[in-house]
Amino acid sequence: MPKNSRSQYAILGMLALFPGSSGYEIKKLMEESTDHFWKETFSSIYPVLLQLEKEALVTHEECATGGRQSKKYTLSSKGERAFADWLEQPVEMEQQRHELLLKLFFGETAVPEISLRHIEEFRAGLLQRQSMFGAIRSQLIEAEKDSPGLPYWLMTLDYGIKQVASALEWCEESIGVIKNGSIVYH
Amino acid sequence: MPKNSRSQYAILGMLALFPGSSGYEIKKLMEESTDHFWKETFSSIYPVLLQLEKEALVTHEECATGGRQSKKYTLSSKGERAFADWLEQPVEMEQQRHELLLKLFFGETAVPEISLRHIEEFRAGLLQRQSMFGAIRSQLIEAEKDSPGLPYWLMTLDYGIKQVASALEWCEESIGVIKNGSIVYH
DNA sequence: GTGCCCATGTAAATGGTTACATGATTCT
DNA sequence: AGAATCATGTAACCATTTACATGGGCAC
Repeated sequence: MPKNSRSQYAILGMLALFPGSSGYEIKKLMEESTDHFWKETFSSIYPVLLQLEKEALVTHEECATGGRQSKKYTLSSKGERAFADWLEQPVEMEQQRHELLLKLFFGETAVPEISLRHIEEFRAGLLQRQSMFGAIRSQLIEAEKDSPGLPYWLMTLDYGIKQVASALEWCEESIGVIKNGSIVYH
Repeated sequence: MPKNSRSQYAILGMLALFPGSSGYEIKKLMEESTDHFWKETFSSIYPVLLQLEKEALVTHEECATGGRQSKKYTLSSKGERAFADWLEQPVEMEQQRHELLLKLFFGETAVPEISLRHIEEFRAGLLQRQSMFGAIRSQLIEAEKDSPGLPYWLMTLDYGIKQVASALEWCEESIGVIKNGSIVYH
Protein backbone atom coordinates (compact mmCIF):
# COMPACT_ATOMS: atom_id res chain seq x y z
CA MET A 1 0.00 0.00 0.00
CA PRO A 2 2.63 2.63 0.89
CA LYS A 3 3.94 4.30 -2.21
CA ASN A 4 7.22 6.03 -1.45
CA SER A 5 8.37 3.75 1.25
CA ARG A 6 11.92 2.69 1.87
CA SER A 7 10.64 -0.82 2.38
CA GLN A 8 10.34 -1.01 -1.38
CA TYR A 9 14.05 -0.56 -1.83
CA ALA A 10 14.99 -2.85 0.99
CA ILE A 11 12.99 -5.56 -0.72
CA LEU A 12 14.30 -4.74 -4.19
CA GLY A 13 17.79 -4.97 -2.72
CA MET A 14 17.19 -8.35 -1.17
CA LEU A 15 15.94 -9.57 -4.53
CA ALA A 16 19.04 -8.11 -6.18
CA LEU A 17 21.24 -10.11 -3.80
CA PHE A 18 19.05 -13.20 -3.68
CA PRO A 19 17.06 -13.50 -6.89
CA GLY A 20 14.14 -15.87 -6.86
CA SER A 21 13.20 -15.34 -3.24
CA SER A 22 9.65 -15.48 -1.98
CA GLY A 23 8.19 -12.99 0.47
CA TYR A 24 8.58 -15.49 3.22
CA GLU A 25 12.21 -16.09 2.33
CA ILE A 26 12.96 -12.37 2.19
CA LYS A 27 11.71 -12.09 5.74
CA LYS A 28 13.90 -14.98 6.90
CA LEU A 29 16.93 -13.66 5.05
CA MET A 30 16.58 -10.25 6.64
CA GLU A 31 16.20 -11.78 10.06
CA GLU A 32 19.57 -13.44 9.61
CA SER A 33 21.41 -10.52 8.12
CA THR A 34 19.94 -7.04 8.37
CA ASP A 35 17.94 -7.46 11.54
CA HIS A 36 20.05 -5.14 13.63
CA PHE A 37 19.57 -2.17 11.32
CA TRP A 38 16.62 -3.03 9.12
CA LYS A 39 13.48 -5.09 9.64
CA GLU A 40 10.45 -5.77 7.56
CA THR A 41 7.26 -7.48 8.62
CA PHE A 42 5.14 -9.76 6.47
CA SER A 43 2.56 -7.01 6.49
CA SER A 44 4.92 -4.74 4.63
CA ILE A 45 6.62 -7.32 2.44
CA TYR A 46 3.61 -8.84 0.75
CA PRO A 47 1.83 -5.61 -0.17
CA VAL A 48 5.11 -4.14 -1.39
CA LEU A 49 5.77 -7.16 -3.60
CA LEU A 50 2.32 -6.82 -5.15
CA GLN A 51 2.95 -3.13 -5.68
CA LEU A 52 6.39 -3.73 -7.19
CA GLU A 53 4.90 -6.17 -9.62
CA LYS A 54 2.17 -3.72 -10.57
CA GLU A 55 4.94 -1.23 -11.38
CA ALA A 56 6.76 -3.91 -13.38
CA LEU A 57 9.85 -3.72 -11.19
CA VAL A 58 9.64 -7.41 -10.37
CA THR A 59 8.10 -10.52 -11.85
CA HIS A 60 7.15 -13.70 -10.10
CA GLU A 61 6.99 -17.36 -10.88
CA GLU A 62 4.59 -19.66 -9.11
CA CYS A 63 6.54 -22.49 -7.53
CA ALA A 64 5.34 -25.73 -5.99
CA THR A 65 8.33 -27.45 -4.44
CA GLY A 66 7.24 -30.42 -2.37
CA GLY A 67 3.55 -29.65 -2.35
CA ARG A 68 4.22 -26.19 -0.87
CA GLN A 69 3.50 -23.31 -3.19
CA SER A 70 5.27 -20.00 -3.14
CA LYS A 71 5.94 -17.02 -5.36
CA LYS A 72 9.57 -16.62 -6.35
CA TYR A 73 10.28 -13.03 -7.28
CA THR A 74 12.97 -11.66 -9.58
CA LEU A 75 13.96 -8.12 -10.54
CA SER A 76 13.07 -6.91 -14.02
CA SER A 77 15.59 -4.73 -15.80
CA LYS A 78 13.39 -1.78 -14.91
CA GLY A 79 13.58 -2.92 -11.31
CA GLU A 80 17.34 -3.17 -11.50
CA ARG A 81 17.53 0.39 -12.73
CA ALA A 82 15.15 1.67 -10.05
CA PHE A 83 17.22 -0.06 -7.41
CA ALA A 84 20.54 1.22 -8.77
CA ASP A 85 19.11 4.75 -8.87
CA TRP A 86 18.08 4.58 -5.25
CA LEU A 87 21.35 3.00 -4.20
CA GLU A 88 23.43 5.91 -5.43
CA GLN A 89 21.23 8.61 -3.92
CA PRO A 90 22.85 10.24 -0.88
CA VAL A 91 21.65 9.13 2.51
CA GLU A 92 20.22 11.74 4.83
CA MET A 93 21.54 11.94 8.35
CA GLU A 94 18.73 10.61 10.46
CA GLN A 95 18.78 11.02 14.20
CA GLN A 96 16.46 8.76 16.07
CA ARG A 97 14.61 9.26 19.28
CA HIS A 98 16.24 7.66 22.27
CA GLU A 99 13.90 7.12 25.17
CA LEU A 100 16.63 6.14 27.62
CA LEU A 101 18.36 9.45 27.08
CA LEU A 102 15.08 11.27 27.45
CA LYS A 103 14.46 9.68 30.83
CA LEU A 104 18.03 10.34 31.86
CA PHE A 105 17.67 13.95 30.84
CA PHE A 106 14.88 14.20 33.40
CA GLY A 107 16.96 12.30 35.95
CA GLU A 108 17.17 15.06 38.53
CA THR A 109 13.38 15.03 38.97
CA ALA A 110 13.58 11.60 40.62
CA VAL A 111 15.85 9.62 42.92
CA PRO A 112 19.16 8.59 41.31
CA GLU A 113 18.32 4.89 41.71
CA ILE A 114 15.83 5.17 38.88
CA SER A 115 18.37 6.53 36.43
CA LEU A 116 20.83 3.95 37.62
CA ARG A 117 18.40 1.13 36.98
CA HIS A 118 17.67 2.40 33.47
CA ILE A 119 21.34 2.44 32.60
CA GLU A 120 21.94 -0.99 34.07
CA GLU A 121 19.05 -2.44 32.10
CA PHE A 122 20.36 -0.78 29.00
CA ARG A 123 23.79 -2.28 29.66
CA ALA A 124 22.26 -5.73 30.07
CA GLY A 125 20.57 -5.40 26.70
CA LEU A 126 23.81 -4.22 25.12
CA LEU A 127 25.77 -7.15 26.51
CA GLN A 128 23.21 -9.53 25.09
CA ARG A 129 23.48 -7.83 21.72
CA GLN A 130 27.24 -7.89 21.91
CA SER A 131 27.45 -11.63 22.33
CA MET A 132 24.88 -12.13 19.61
CA PHE A 133 26.91 -9.98 17.24
CA GLY A 134 30.04 -11.93 18.05
CA ALA A 135 28.35 -15.22 17.30
CA ILE A 136 26.87 -13.96 14.05
CA ARG A 137 30.21 -12.59 12.97
CA SER A 138 32.20 -15.80 13.21
CA GLN A 139 29.33 -17.75 11.72
CA LEU A 140 29.11 -15.31 8.83
CA ILE A 141 32.83 -15.45 8.08
CA GLU A 142 32.70 -19.20 7.99
CA ALA A 143 29.49 -19.66 6.03
CA GLU A 144 30.02 -16.88 3.48
CA LYS A 145 33.77 -16.79 3.02
CA ASP A 146 33.41 -16.96 -0.75
CA SER A 147 30.50 -14.53 -1.10
CA PRO A 148 31.45 -11.28 -2.80
CA GLY A 149 29.12 -9.55 -0.38
CA LEU A 150 30.99 -10.61 2.73
CA PRO A 151 33.11 -7.46 3.16
CA TYR A 152 30.00 -5.31 2.98
CA TRP A 153 28.01 -7.52 5.30
CA LEU A 154 30.81 -7.47 7.84
CA MET A 155 30.95 -3.71 7.62
CA THR A 156 27.33 -3.35 8.63
CA LEU A 157 27.84 -5.81 11.44
CA ASP A 158 31.01 -4.09 12.63
CA TYR A 159 29.16 -0.83 12.80
CA GLY A 160 26.79 -2.42 15.29
CA ILE A 161 29.64 -3.99 17.22
CA LYS A 162 31.47 -0.69 17.55
CA GLN A 163 28.40 1.25 18.56
CA VAL A 164 27.57 -1.32 21.21
CA ALA A 165 31.11 -1.26 22.58
CA SER A 166 31.13 2.50 22.93
CA ALA A 167 27.66 2.49 24.46
CA LEU A 168 28.93 0.01 27.03
CA GLU A 169 31.83 2.28 27.90
CA TRP A 170 29.38 5.10 28.34
CA CYS A 171 27.27 2.94 30.66
CA GLU A 172 30.21 2.27 32.96
CA GLU A 173 31.14 5.92 32.99
CA SER A 174 27.59 7.09 33.65
CA ILE A 175 26.98 4.56 36.38
CA GLY A 176 30.10 5.91 38.02
CA VAL A 177 28.87 9.48 37.72
CA ILE A 178 25.55 8.65 39.37
CA LYS A 179 26.99 6.39 42.05
CA ASN A 180 29.66 8.67 43.42
CA GLY A 181 28.14 11.89 42.21
CA SER A 182 31.35 13.05 40.66
CA ILE A 183 31.80 14.32 37.17
CA VAL A 184 34.92 15.25 35.36
CA TYR A 185 34.31 18.43 33.46
CA HIS A 186 36.93 17.98 30.80
CA MET B 1 -4.22 14.21 18.62
CA PRO B 2 -2.12 11.12 19.43
CA LYS B 3 -3.21 9.71 22.75
CA ASN B 4 -0.57 7.44 24.22
CA SER B 5 2.36 9.04 22.55
CA ARG B 6 5.75 9.47 24.06
CA SER B 7 5.58 13.12 23.07
CA GLN B 8 3.24 13.55 26.01
CA TYR B 9 5.91 12.51 28.46
CA ALA B 10 8.64 14.45 26.77
CA ILE B 11 6.51 17.56 27.20
CA LEU B 12 5.49 16.71 30.77
CA GLY B 13 9.17 16.28 31.52
CA MET B 14 10.12 19.62 30.08
CA LEU B 15 7.44 21.21 32.22
CA ALA B 16 8.78 19.32 35.24
CA LEU B 17 12.23 20.79 34.62
CA PHE B 18 11.07 24.20 33.46
CA PRO B 19 7.69 25.01 35.00
CA GLY B 20 5.74 27.82 33.48
CA SER B 21 6.93 27.29 29.93
CA SER B 22 4.79 27.94 26.91
CA GLY B 23 4.54 25.62 23.93
CA TYR B 24 6.83 27.88 22.02
CA GLU B 25 9.38 27.87 24.82
CA ILE B 26 9.26 24.10 25.15
CA LYS B 27 10.20 23.86 21.51
CA LYS B 28 13.10 26.25 21.92
CA LEU B 29 14.31 24.54 25.08
CA MET B 30 14.32 21.18 23.38
CA GLU B 31 16.20 22.57 20.43
CA GLU B 32 18.96 23.66 22.77
CA SER B 33 19.12 20.53 24.87
CA THR B 34 17.47 17.35 23.66
CA ASP B 35 17.71 17.94 19.95
CA HIS B 36 20.21 15.20 19.28
CA PHE B 37 18.01 12.47 20.77
CA TRP B 38 14.53 13.95 20.99
CA LYS B 39 12.64 16.48 18.90
CA GLU B 40 9.13 17.77 18.94
CA THR B 41 7.43 19.93 16.38
CA PHE B 42 4.90 22.65 17.09
CA SER B 43 2.36 20.39 15.48
CA SER B 44 2.85 17.84 18.19
CA ILE B 45 3.44 20.20 21.11
CA TYR B 46 0.31 22.31 20.90
CA PRO B 47 -2.20 19.48 20.49
CA VAL B 48 -0.48 17.52 23.26
CA LEU B 49 -0.67 20.51 25.61
CA LEU B 50 -4.40 20.84 24.94
CA GLN B 51 -4.82 17.14 25.54
CA LEU B 52 -2.78 17.22 28.75
CA GLU B 53 -4.92 20.01 30.05
CA LYS B 54 -8.09 18.10 29.17
CA GLU B 55 -6.72 15.23 31.27
CA ALA B 56 -5.91 17.67 34.08
CA LEU B 57 -2.20 16.84 33.99
CA VAL B 58 -1.29 20.46 33.39
CA THR B 59 -2.85 23.85 33.92
CA HIS B 60 -2.09 27.05 32.12
CA GLU B 61 -2.01 30.70 32.87
CA GLU B 62 -2.55 33.29 30.20
CA CYS B 63 0.41 35.64 30.16
CA ALA B 64 0.92 38.96 28.42
CA THR B 65 4.51 39.99 28.95
CA GLY B 66 5.40 42.99 26.84
CA GLY B 67 2.34 42.93 24.65
CA ARG B 68 2.98 39.34 23.59
CA GLN B 69 0.55 36.80 24.94
CA SER B 70 1.39 33.22 25.67
CA LYS B 71 0.16 30.28 27.71
CA LYS B 72 2.47 29.31 30.53
CA TYR B 73 1.90 25.71 31.51
CA THR B 74 2.56 24.02 34.84
CA LEU B 75 2.22 20.42 36.00
CA SER B 76 -0.67 19.58 38.31
CA SER B 77 0.01 17.08 41.08
CA LYS B 78 -1.77 14.51 38.95
CA GLY B 79 0.59 15.42 36.16
CA GLU B 80 3.58 15.04 38.43
CA ARG B 81 2.44 11.56 39.37
CA ALA B 82 1.80 10.57 35.76
CA PHE B 83 5.24 11.78 34.81
CA ALA B 84 6.95 10.04 37.73
CA ASP B 85 5.16 6.80 36.84
CA TRP B 86 6.37 6.96 33.28
CA LEU B 87 9.88 7.90 34.33
CA GLU B 88 10.41 4.76 36.35
CA GLN B 89 9.01 2.39 33.73
CA PRO B 90 11.73 0.36 32.05
CA VAL B 91 12.86 1.49 28.62
CA GLU B 92 12.56 -0.95 25.78
CA MET B 93 15.58 -1.58 23.60
CA GLU B 94 14.73 0.09 20.33
CA GLN B 95 16.80 -0.54 17.26
CA GLN B 96 16.31 1.98 14.54
CA ARG B 97 16.51 1.65 10.82
CA HIS B 98 19.78 2.80 9.34
CA GLU B 99 19.60 3.59 5.66
CA LEU B 100 23.35 3.96 5.23
CA LEU B 101 23.90 0.43 6.47
CA LEU B 102 21.14 -0.82 4.23
CA LYS B 103 22.81 0.68 1.18
CA LEU B 104 26.16 -0.63 2.30
CA PHE B 105 24.69 -4.07 2.74
CA PHE B 106 23.83 -3.99 -0.94
CA GLY B 107 27.27 -2.60 -1.79
CA GLU B 108 28.41 -5.48 -3.96
CA THR B 109 25.59 -4.83 -6.44
CA ALA B 110 27.26 -1.57 -7.50
CA VAL B 111 30.73 -0.14 -8.02
CA PRO B 112 32.67 0.41 -4.79
CA GLU B 113 32.84 4.17 -5.40
CA ILE B 114 29.19 4.47 -4.47
CA SER B 115 29.64 2.82 -1.08
CA LEU B 116 32.74 4.88 -0.56
CA ARG B 117 30.88 8.10 -1.23
CA HIS B 118 28.12 7.16 1.18
CA ILE B 119 30.58 6.56 3.96
CA GLU B 120 32.46 9.75 3.25
CA GLU B 121 29.27 11.77 3.32
CA PHE B 122 28.32 10.08 6.54
CA ARG B 123 31.71 10.95 7.99
CA ALA B 124 31.29 14.58 6.98
CA GLY B 125 27.97 14.70 8.81
CA LEU B 126 29.51 13.09 11.87
CA LEU B 127 32.36 15.58 11.96
CA GLN B 128 29.88 18.41 11.83
CA ARG B 129 27.93 16.88 14.68
CA GLN B 130 31.10 16.29 16.63
CA SER B 131 32.15 19.91 16.59
CA MET B 132 28.60 20.97 17.42
CA PHE B 133 28.58 18.66 20.43
CA GLY B 134 31.89 19.99 21.60
CA ALA B 135 30.64 23.57 21.44
CA ILE B 136 27.41 22.73 23.23
CA ARG B 137 29.30 20.88 25.94
CA SER B 138 31.57 23.70 27.02
CA GLN B 139 28.75 26.19 26.73
CA LEU B 140 26.54 23.96 28.89
CA ILE B 141 29.15 23.53 31.60
CA GLU B 142 29.64 27.25 31.80
CA ALA B 143 26.00 28.32 31.65
CA GLU B 144 24.53 25.63 33.90
CA LYS B 145 27.30 24.96 36.38
CA ASP B 146 24.91 25.37 39.29
CA SER B 147 21.96 23.49 37.82
CA PRO B 148 21.25 20.21 39.59
CA GLY B 149 20.41 18.76 36.19
CA LEU B 150 23.86 19.33 34.73
CA PRO B 151 25.30 15.86 35.40
CA TYR B 152 22.31 14.27 33.69
CA TRP B 153 22.38 16.66 30.78
CA LEU B 154 26.07 15.99 30.25
CA MET B 155 25.41 12.28 30.33
CA THR B 156 23.00 12.49 27.41
CA LEU B 157 25.40 14.69 25.53
CA ASP B 158 28.34 12.41 26.21
CA TYR B 159 26.39 9.50 24.86
CA GLY B 160 26.12 11.33 21.58
CA ILE B 161 29.78 12.31 21.66
CA LYS B 162 30.90 8.72 22.24
CA GLN B 163 28.64 7.30 19.58
CA VAL B 164 29.89 9.82 17.05
CA ALA B 165 33.51 9.10 17.91
CA SER B 166 33.09 5.37 17.43
CA ALA B 167 31.14 5.88 14.23
CA LEU B 168 34.02 7.98 12.93
CA GLU B 169 36.48 5.20 13.72
CA TRP B 170 34.26 2.81 11.84
CA CYS B 171 34.21 5.17 8.86
CA GLU B 172 37.99 5.22 8.65
CA GLU B 173 38.16 1.47 8.95
CA SER B 174 35.46 0.88 6.36
CA ILE B 175 36.91 3.34 3.90
CA GLY B 176 40.15 1.37 4.22
CA VAL B 177 38.37 -1.89 3.57
CA ILE B 178 36.75 -0.61 0.41
CA LYS B 179 39.81 1.23 -0.89
CA ASN B 180 42.34 -1.55 -0.64
CA GLY B 181 39.88 -4.38 -0.67
CA SER B 182 41.43 -5.97 2.36
CA ILE B 183 39.61 -7.10 5.42
CA VAL B 184 40.98 -8.43 8.63
CA TYR B 185 38.88 -11.38 9.70
CA HIS B 186 39.59 -11.25 13.39
C1' DG C 1 -4.29 -35.44 16.00
C1' DT C 2 -1.98 -31.64 17.76
C1' DG C 3 1.23 -28.26 17.33
C1' DC C 4 4.59 -25.97 14.70
C1' DC C 5 6.38 -24.06 10.50
C1' DC C 6 5.53 -22.67 5.65
C1' DA C 7 3.10 -19.30 3.07
C1' DT C 8 0.16 -15.26 1.80
C1' DG C 9 -2.45 -11.74 2.45
C1' DT C 10 -6.09 -7.63 4.53
C1' DA C 11 -7.76 -4.06 7.83
C1' DA C 12 -7.26 -1.06 11.38
C1' DA C 13 -4.68 1.59 14.46
C1' DT C 14 -0.63 4.18 15.68
C1' DG C 15 2.36 7.78 15.81
C1' DG C 16 4.41 11.20 13.61
C1' DT C 17 5.55 14.78 9.89
C1' DT C 18 4.36 18.28 6.47
C1' DA C 19 1.63 21.64 4.87
C1' DC C 20 -1.57 25.05 5.84
C1' DA C 21 -3.44 29.12 8.27
C1' DT C 22 -3.25 33.30 11.15
C1' DG C 23 -1.77 37.33 13.53
C1' DA C 24 1.00 40.35 16.58
C1' DT C 25 5.59 42.33 17.64
C1' DT C 26 10.19 43.65 17.13
C1' DC C 27 14.24 44.66 14.47
C1' DT C 28 16.54 46.89 10.44
C1' DA D 1 8.21 49.09 4.66
C1' DG D 2 9.64 44.51 5.00
C1' DA D 3 11.79 40.65 7.25
C1' DA D 4 12.44 37.90 11.17
C1' DT D 5 10.73 36.14 15.34
C1' DC D 6 7.09 35.24 18.74
C1' DA D 7 3.04 32.58 19.30
C1' DT D 8 -0.78 29.19 18.49
C1' DG D 9 -3.18 26.11 16.30
C1' DT D 10 -5.69 22.67 12.35
C1' DA D 11 -5.89 19.35 8.55
C1' DA D 12 -4.05 16.13 5.62
C1' DC D 13 -0.97 12.80 4.81
C1' DC D 14 2.46 9.24 5.54
C1' DA D 15 4.86 4.90 6.65
C1' DT D 16 4.87 1.38 9.60
C1' DT D 17 3.09 -1.85 13.22
C1' DT D 18 -0.39 -4.78 15.24
C1' DA D 19 -4.15 -7.49 14.86
C1' DC D 20 -6.84 -10.31 12.09
C1' DA D 21 -7.69 -14.08 8.78
C1' DT D 22 -6.74 -18.39 6.23
C1' DG D 23 -4.92 -22.81 4.80
C1' DG D 24 -1.73 -26.59 3.69
C1' DG D 25 2.27 -29.66 5.03
C1' DC D 26 5.21 -31.98 8.24
C1' DA D 27 6.88 -34.05 12.49
C1' DC D 28 6.11 -36.26 16.79
